Amino acid sequence: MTKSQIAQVLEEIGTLLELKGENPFKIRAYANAARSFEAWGGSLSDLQDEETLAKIPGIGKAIAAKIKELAATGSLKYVEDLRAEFPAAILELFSIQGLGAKKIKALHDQLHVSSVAELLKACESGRVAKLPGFGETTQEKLCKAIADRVKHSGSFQFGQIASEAESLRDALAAHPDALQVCIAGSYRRRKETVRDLDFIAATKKPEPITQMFVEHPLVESVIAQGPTKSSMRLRSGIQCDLRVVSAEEYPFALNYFTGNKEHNIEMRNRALKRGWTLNEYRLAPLPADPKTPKKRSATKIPKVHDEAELYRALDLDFIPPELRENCGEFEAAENHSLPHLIEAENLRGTFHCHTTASDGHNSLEEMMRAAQALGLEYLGIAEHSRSSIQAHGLDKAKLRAQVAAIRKLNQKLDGFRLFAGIECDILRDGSLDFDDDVLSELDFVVASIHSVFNLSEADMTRRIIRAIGNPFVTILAHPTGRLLLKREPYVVDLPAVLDAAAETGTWIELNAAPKRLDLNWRWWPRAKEKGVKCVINPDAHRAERLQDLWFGVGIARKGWLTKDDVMNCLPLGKIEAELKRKRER
DNA sequence: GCCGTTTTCGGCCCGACTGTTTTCAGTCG
Repeated sequence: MTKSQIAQVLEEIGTLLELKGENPFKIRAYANAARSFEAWGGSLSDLQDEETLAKIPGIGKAIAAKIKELAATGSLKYVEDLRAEFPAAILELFSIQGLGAKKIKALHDQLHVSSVAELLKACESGRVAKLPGFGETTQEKLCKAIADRVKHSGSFQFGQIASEAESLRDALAAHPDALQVCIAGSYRRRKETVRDLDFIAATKKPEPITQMFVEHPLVESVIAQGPTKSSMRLRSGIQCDLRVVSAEEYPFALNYFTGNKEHNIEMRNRALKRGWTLNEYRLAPLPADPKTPKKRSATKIPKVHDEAELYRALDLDFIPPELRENCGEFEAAENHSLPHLIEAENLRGTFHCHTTASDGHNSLEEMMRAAQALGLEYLGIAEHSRSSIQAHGLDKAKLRAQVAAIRKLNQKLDGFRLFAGIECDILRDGSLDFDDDVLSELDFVVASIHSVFNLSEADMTRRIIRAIGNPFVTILAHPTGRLLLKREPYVVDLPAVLDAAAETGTWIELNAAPKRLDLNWRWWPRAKEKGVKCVINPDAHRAERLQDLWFGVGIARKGWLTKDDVMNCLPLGKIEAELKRKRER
């Protein structure tokens, strides 16, 4: 069982306990454990050790034992018993907006509703409206929610919604009453997928700015609208919330709606330890509580005008939004050891781009000009190799023709350089699609897997390690093959691959295409620790997609990387030397 | 069920909005 599957089971236990009407704190404990376990960086071999498991925050003896049982046997008696108490389809009711455990339980107990289909029937016959706590409006809303369920249940790739999000932000910022505007939430944290957009606006006049927003042409429908908070559904299907606050409240709201839940809890706890209470509006003294008088503190509350001052008030360095996942950022901010994260301007070039020679849409010259327009100093072309027939992979002769074209172009260039490479398929057994004598004619080689995804973990790991053992391989591309929201990563022992990359000096790609963002940000701190270098590549198949590099930088920042960790932050002279050095190892 | 520099019991983040109530419960983030 994979980590995320185990986390899913823990999540499900929480949901089932909720349906049973169990102690809410017990329910929360399972939800916390699920999230915490999924974020945990340990390896699968640790799963048999309950002591190690119990050291994960939010996981104690009881849940550690359950994880161990799941990992060892692939099943868990506790959850089987819970499932047996309810019809299987009842869980799908949680995907209906407006339905939570309490209402689902009422529907189940009183109307015997245990699936979305049955709920629809019950609504249509008018029985739902007659239940206590329900009414005509609720019944109508449920009908609509069922109809919208398919369209609205999803997450969105960051790159899918980025331009829509930015144009809404621009519209808000342009409003004459807007003092400050930001998109907070997982968008600001640069998560690879987002479920909604959280806009925060500071203003003295909430009403006109809210009104303008709910009437924006990108908005399909208004879910809720109040004086400080409104929720909309955009035409693309994503939900977005607008919070309107005063200028004084803005840094607190921005912070509250940016951090993930665990980050925010830690912020609040740090405030509590200082005798303050922190919410989305302010830092305030703890209210008098006769039971715990000692909690009161005489410490004066510092003035906070921006987020940096809020962190300083809690004795922390400013934590960049991308790191606010409660993955060690508090410790580092306390010790002044937060990394100086990479910025988009640090990139000096990139590798792994395609042209019309294989499956790209622009010519070599067009790709080159686009790279120059972005201010880059070099661009590496890496077409598909002959085995990728679906992508018009190049044979030896076509590859040599392209290399010659690149060499010729380079003679005319000043201050910019094209590098000739290949995106060479890693075959089933870990051998490469071209012989060494062909690879040796190139400036660099990107090795990647495009077929046979269903090997066992051991075979897949052996396959990749063998491939990057070839000294001509410069870069391992999209190391897990995932397609966000579409295809799961193939199973591979990543720690072993990272060890091999460190050993051979192979760079690991951070593929910046929004559908991939692979290697996953959660692995980069581990890679860095092992001394593995990153290279951010757009895998661009059109000139304008070179700008996907921006998404890659966001993910690199989430992975705690600095410009020193990323090879394509090196200037032209140095990257040439590094490319040579790699193949001479 | 988890957690602990106030610690092994008694807490556990909390505010906004909606729809149902007639002062609040449920849901959501």
